[in-house]
Amino acid sequence: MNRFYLTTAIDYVNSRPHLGTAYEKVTADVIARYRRLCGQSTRFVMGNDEHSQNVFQRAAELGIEPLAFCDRMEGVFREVWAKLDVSFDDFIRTTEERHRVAVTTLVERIAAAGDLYEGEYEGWYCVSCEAFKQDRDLVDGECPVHRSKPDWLKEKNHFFRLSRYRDRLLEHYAAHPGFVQPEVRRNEMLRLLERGLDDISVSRTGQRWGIPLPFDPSNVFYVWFDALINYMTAVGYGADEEEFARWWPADLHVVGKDITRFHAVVWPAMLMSAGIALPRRVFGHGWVNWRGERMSKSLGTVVDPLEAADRLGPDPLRLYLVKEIVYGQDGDFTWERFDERYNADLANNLGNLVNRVTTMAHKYRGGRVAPAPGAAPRLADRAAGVVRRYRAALDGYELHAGMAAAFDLVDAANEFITRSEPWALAKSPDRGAELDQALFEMVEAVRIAALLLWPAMPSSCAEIWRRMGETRPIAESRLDDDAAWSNTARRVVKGPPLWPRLEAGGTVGARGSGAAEVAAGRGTAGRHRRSAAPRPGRRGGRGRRQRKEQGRR
RNA sequence: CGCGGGGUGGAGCAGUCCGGUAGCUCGUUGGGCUCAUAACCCAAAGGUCGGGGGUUCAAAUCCCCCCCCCGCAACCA
Repeated sequence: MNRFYLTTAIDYVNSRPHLGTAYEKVTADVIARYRRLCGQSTRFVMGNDEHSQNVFQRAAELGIEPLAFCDRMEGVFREVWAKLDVSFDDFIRTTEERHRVAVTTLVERIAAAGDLYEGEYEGWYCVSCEAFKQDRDLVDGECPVHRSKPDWLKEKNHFFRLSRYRDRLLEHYAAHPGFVQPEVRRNEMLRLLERGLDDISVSRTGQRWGIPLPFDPSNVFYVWFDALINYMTAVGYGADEEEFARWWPADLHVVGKDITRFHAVVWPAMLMSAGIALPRRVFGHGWVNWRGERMSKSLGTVVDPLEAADRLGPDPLRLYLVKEIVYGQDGDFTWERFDERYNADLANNLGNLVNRVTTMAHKYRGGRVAPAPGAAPRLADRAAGVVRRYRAALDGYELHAGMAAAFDLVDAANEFITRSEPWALAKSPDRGAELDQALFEMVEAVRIAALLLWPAMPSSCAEIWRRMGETRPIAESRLDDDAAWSNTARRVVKGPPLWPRLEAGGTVGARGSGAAEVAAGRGTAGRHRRSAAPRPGRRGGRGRRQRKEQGRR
């Protein structure tokens, strides 16, 4: 089965994407790009979830049609994903006709299986959660999530017999240990299943913003029920059976840890009911925190991914998200740490390495590098070991470990240069062959490292690839062939430093104030907060130190 | 007993599932090198792996108890 279909969660459009949203897309993009490097025909789908009451209300506040609002937000999301180089193949919107077709088709099968029934539902309904609340869930009569009084609703609802699938789900979990990853999420789901499942309401009465039930057009589908189906819509369900057969089941759903249950319990039950194959894996990633705490709009600690990308470039941001956060666990983001990683990994290590290698190749050999006849490469084994560890890590969704492995090759190349001392070889006319071999090996190591890091840093690695004398597009490479040690002579290309080092005190080019500061600048919540980041135009070394001190407490 | 995550050299983190020399980055100290973005390389100092008990030839890792921090829990992936 040489194809790979992966998705991310589709996003509510009532607010702009923040760093956490971007995290999910970037990590999924790394997986997608890796799969392509492995030679798998890959389909990577993401999109927007538009049938939310919040969206409807937001549009009403702005005095525009909901669809017009969604159109606008599509542009906002697409701009961010383009900036971050997220290479999705399809972008789905749940208001599209193709989605209505898919939802309708699937629901008819679920109904035919006898898993939908009509019932009265009466209870507290929180509009913001889009969910009914049990009494035990309320705190002082309020929704604990939104601190607002839910409405008492009594409505005719259509229910899905989720309870019927508990045992089959448990069997599926037992038979497919890797169905939910990481382990901690799987355990949560198992506990949930062991407690037992209630049937769930899948429709809403008296709303017009949504997909109407085919057999009861006065109702629309509950936004969650409709949203999950997008994964099938995107590969032609209900419209193009050939396409659907080609891509379904999905190999991977990348979702946030909070919505794992929808994907690992509700969604597979829906598919079981309809007699459709289940996705092979659900990965519930963690949160990107700000200084150890959850990003919060009112505290002004929501980081704007565009601002983060503008600061040092999209690739450094992508690398940070993938390498510094253990995939599956929560991680942390701060500007200080972002800068630190930039200097350590990119300016000092990889960037400097590219620079010294290309400079030496030109200084000593006019840019042409070729292995010495009969020489045994000293870095080849190390490179092969790195590639092996890299692949094992990425195959197991240990993205952070894969990137760390790639950087081991960068380290190896830097060590190799010190040991082989090309500058000394260049002074001895009789050691030309040794110099040839040393230069070639460092170029080759950098070339392979660039390939391995390409999923995380696509545009930078394409440039390194080019500088190492490759003329083929890096995106068309295959790990099997191109990550292997080669003995091909090349012409190395010089260029300006890829990542200029940040000097202490934090005055890099376009360094702006943090998103946090911008957001906190207005409103009462900003009163006792920061002023932490250096203001644009303010000089020198105070900024970072200041931030550091005020940041704690 | 609401559920869950975490406590590892000065700082930030891996490692814990599948026990066996505690690894990485930053910082500090000393040395080397000069191809390079004052970068790079080598070495050193610094750890009772939150505390206590248990299992074991052997525990950061497995079992039990306790302490502390955080999230779920306005908004927020």
